[in-house]
Amino acid sequence: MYPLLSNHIARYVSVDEQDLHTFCATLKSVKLRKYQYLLQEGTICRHDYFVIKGGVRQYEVDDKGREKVIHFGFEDWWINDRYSWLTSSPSIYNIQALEPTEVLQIEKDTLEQLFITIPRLERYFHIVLQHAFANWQGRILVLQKPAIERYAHFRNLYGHLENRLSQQHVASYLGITRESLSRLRNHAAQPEK
Amino acid sequence: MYPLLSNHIARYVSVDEQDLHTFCATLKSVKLRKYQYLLQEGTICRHDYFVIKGGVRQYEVDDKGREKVIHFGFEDWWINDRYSWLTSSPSIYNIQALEPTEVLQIEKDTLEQLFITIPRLERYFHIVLQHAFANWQGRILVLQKPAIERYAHFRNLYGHLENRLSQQHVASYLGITRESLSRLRNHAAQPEK
DNA sequence: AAATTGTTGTGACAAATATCACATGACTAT
DNA sequence: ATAGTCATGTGATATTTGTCACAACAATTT
Repeated sequence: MYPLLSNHIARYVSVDEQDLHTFCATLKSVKLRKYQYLLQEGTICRHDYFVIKGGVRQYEVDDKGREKVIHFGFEDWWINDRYSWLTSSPSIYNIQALEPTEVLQIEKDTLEQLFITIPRLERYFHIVLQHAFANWQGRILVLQKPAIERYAHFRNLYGHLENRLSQQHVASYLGITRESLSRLRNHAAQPEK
Repeated sequence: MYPLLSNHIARYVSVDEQDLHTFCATLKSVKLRKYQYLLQEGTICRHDYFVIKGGVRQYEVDDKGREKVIHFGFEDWWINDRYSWLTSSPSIYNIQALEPTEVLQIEKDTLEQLFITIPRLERYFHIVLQHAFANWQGRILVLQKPAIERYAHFRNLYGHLENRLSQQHVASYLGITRESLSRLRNHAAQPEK
């Protein structure tokens, strides 16, 4: 049942067949067409989502109507708005499918109930969050460097996803405009000087 | 024993006297003079640190010798390099005391042993990490905005710490130079136009 | 195929921020 | 008190990145 997720769990902890089954039984599969939303701003984020197939982007729309992409989610990634989830306050983010996408969702309260009876499950989520945290810690550092280095870093980590993303979205993720990214890509090729 | 930490724990979970005692017995208090290090680059980060008194900054020194502050730690904060901790690889960060500082440190292996016998303890660390994660998620967004908004956001969250920090460190945390921060502070006062 | 829509490239110019140089002021340690 | 160090303010200028306008191209729909 849900081999992608089961493997992901097995990568970090060992859980009984039994407990794994209990956990999987609480998951709900959700399918999205391109451009549909997993989360819309103003909504409280009550679920954590595991992407099985496809991809999503998480972004804020600022006061000037510009979209700021802060994160992507592809196969094997958990994604949600942790602040809204923690505080039950309306999210400022949208999480939108970039392509036909399937995710497994679990509700916060359900998950926390499970943690009590299956501590190994909390171990798993804790480890996953630690990895995510380490990633974000790295991103803070990268965002303090010039755009060209940010792009190089992005390609190192996510180069394999580049053909599934539009340049606009990559640019926004890097914190620059699409025009700047376009120039960066073309000038980096022939530094002509 | 360690009232600041005990209160912090009680804020999120309820733990037996007994278990709390077991946990506290594994902690070691470390005192630092100003400028001493909790972690130096090249070292593996094997501990998590809880600041009891004083403050520290976490920063990287880039190839041009410039310091990039990515995080602070003051009373009531856990701090470490999560990437180095997770992967047992040498850290690229330094964590340095900004003033006379006292922290409680716990070793990774010890902590993970305790998680097995005291699942509530893992609950606590998991929750603390979720809050930290939510914070960092927010920081990514802020780092995509103009410097003046980043500074405003910083003052909202950490205004009460501003007199304990040098402007250089604040500037670096915001991802700008000390000169730019200085101008920002002075121009924001009288927008003269 | 034509029309529509969305994405990307590029030029001219503007704005934000960095760099460098130096002055001032604050703090520390003799 | 006197150096000596360190943090901060400020001007002149350079660099990076954004903004706006428009063209080229691709994908999608009719």
